[in-house]
Amino acid sequence: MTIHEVLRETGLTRKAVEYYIGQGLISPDVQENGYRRFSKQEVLRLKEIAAYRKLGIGVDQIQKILGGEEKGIFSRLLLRQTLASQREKQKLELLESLVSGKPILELSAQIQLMEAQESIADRFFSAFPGYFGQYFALHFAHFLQESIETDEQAKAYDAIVAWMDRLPEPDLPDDLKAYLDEATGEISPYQMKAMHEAVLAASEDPQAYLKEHEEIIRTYAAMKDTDEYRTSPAARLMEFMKDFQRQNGYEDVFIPAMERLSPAYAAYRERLRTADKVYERMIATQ
Amino acid sequence: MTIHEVLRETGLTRKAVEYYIGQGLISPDVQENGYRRFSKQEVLRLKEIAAYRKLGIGVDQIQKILGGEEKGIFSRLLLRQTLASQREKQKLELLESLVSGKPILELSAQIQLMEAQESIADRFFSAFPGYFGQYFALHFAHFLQESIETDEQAKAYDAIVAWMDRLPEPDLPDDLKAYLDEATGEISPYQMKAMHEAVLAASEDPQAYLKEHEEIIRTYAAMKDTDEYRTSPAARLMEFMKDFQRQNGYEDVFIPAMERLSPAYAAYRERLRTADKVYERMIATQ
DNA sequence: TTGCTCCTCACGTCACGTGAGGTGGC
DNA sequence: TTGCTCCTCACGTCACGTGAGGTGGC
Repeated sequence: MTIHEVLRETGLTRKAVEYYIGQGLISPDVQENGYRRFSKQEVLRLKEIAAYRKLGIGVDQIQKILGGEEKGIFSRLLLRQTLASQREKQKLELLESLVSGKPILELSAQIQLMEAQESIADRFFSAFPGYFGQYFALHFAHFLQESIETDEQAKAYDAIVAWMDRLPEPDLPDDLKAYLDEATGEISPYQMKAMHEAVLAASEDPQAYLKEHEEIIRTYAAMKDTDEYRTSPAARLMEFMKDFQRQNGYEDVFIPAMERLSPAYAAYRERLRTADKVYERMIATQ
Repeated sequence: MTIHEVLRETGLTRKAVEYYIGQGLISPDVQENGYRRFSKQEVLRLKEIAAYRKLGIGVDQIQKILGGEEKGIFSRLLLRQTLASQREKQKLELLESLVSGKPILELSAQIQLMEAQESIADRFFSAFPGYFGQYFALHFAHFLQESIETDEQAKAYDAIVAWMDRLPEPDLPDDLKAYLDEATGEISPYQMKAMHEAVLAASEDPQAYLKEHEEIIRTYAAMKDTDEYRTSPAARLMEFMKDFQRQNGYEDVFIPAMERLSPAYAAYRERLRTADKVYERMIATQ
């Protein structure tokens, strides 16, 4: 097929196609006269590329998708976009204030908070691998809805950013990395949201939550106690992440800073402590 | 003030500040030794620039805002962003389908529709001046929520795009242009939305609508009948736009294509015709 | 002299768009 | 020969980021 036909079939421009060739997404044969000849598969591929691009997916991501490399790529994109879309909504609200005559400098506190949300979510995504990054990003975004007002909050935010900047890349063993990638692909963003909301609900009223889910929780606790679990990749992954967090001051630096930044988060942590006690009591009374 | 202090106060980077200087947003004095000296006003300006940038406003727009040039700039941005945000939501839904395993090529029809919405809204924004562009963009976006399924719809869409591409720039006289800019600044996006929704509601049940607003409508009709109105810029603007539409086949090419593209729009036009008759009857029975 | 601040290029980014200048096909 | 298709550079976009190489201040 000549390029002219390809353009008509795909709706792409010549330059776009040439760009994809340059990036190695397709590599059509070149004839004697220098003309490119496109196969049917390549046209199909171009149609896919065009569709992905229109959804806002970057060319490097598309390359991975077409290569079938990564499993959880759509979930990751979806979660990222969901958070981005939340921030867009906030921007709309701020634009509305501008329309109604508010001076821009009076919106600084809210704008700063938006920035904070974005950079913290981004950092979690890149700092923590697989679904950990996604879960943390989602979880902490939830507590970053209030604005940064006081000086102490501003300092806490700076501390968080500094902490995240210092975070090294976790050096996961290859087998755990493969396991994590696999597992991440299988967790949908809904499940992720559901997990996040379940944790929130549990912290709100631990007694009720534990009672309602007592059976599952007991089964889960028992499962965690088996040798089979302890040698499973799931358990080793958990251990690895706990170590990683401990070594990098997650509990000692990051969490306290979050508590200073967000009263809502501080309250949540307080509730968690109570919940832990309730849980311990429940597990103790077999 | 030296640049170092400026960076600390504004949170900007050196390169960002240099870029704004290059674009002429600020022009700090340059001392003998080549160092730049920033005044307090310039620092304030930089803070404003930083805030606007974080809301996603482009540097050229900021230039206009700081120059106090245009009135309706925030409303226009808000409307544009509102439409963009609607499309982002649709993209999220499509990403969800991908996560649940749907092949990308099965989403083509919906993706095409999104593209159609975007390009049609964009074209209205740039083709029709002031609030006309905004109103049309909003109005037609509403009817572009169904997907492009049939071949006839695809052709209708092509016809619309071709029509808009052929549209010349309306050559508004200077005084009308000034009037329009002024008026556009005074119409908030809420009012625009309210207008749009009022028109929809009126078309749904013209009898009820006309009855409920009979007084206002009669007053308005009477007002339109005065000499004072007929020589007003508002009336001349209306006349100009009607002429412009007539000369460019708005009713003969664009509207029929919209009716073929969107069954919802076709139904709306049908209701409008009924509403017109009801209106004529009401006005006739003084 | 040393370490720090500041300056001005030059080049890169991302996904193409816009030509220019030249060749091949019919 | 003519008009059309196709090719490969080269440069532009937007809002900066990343150095390199050099000077000024204390």
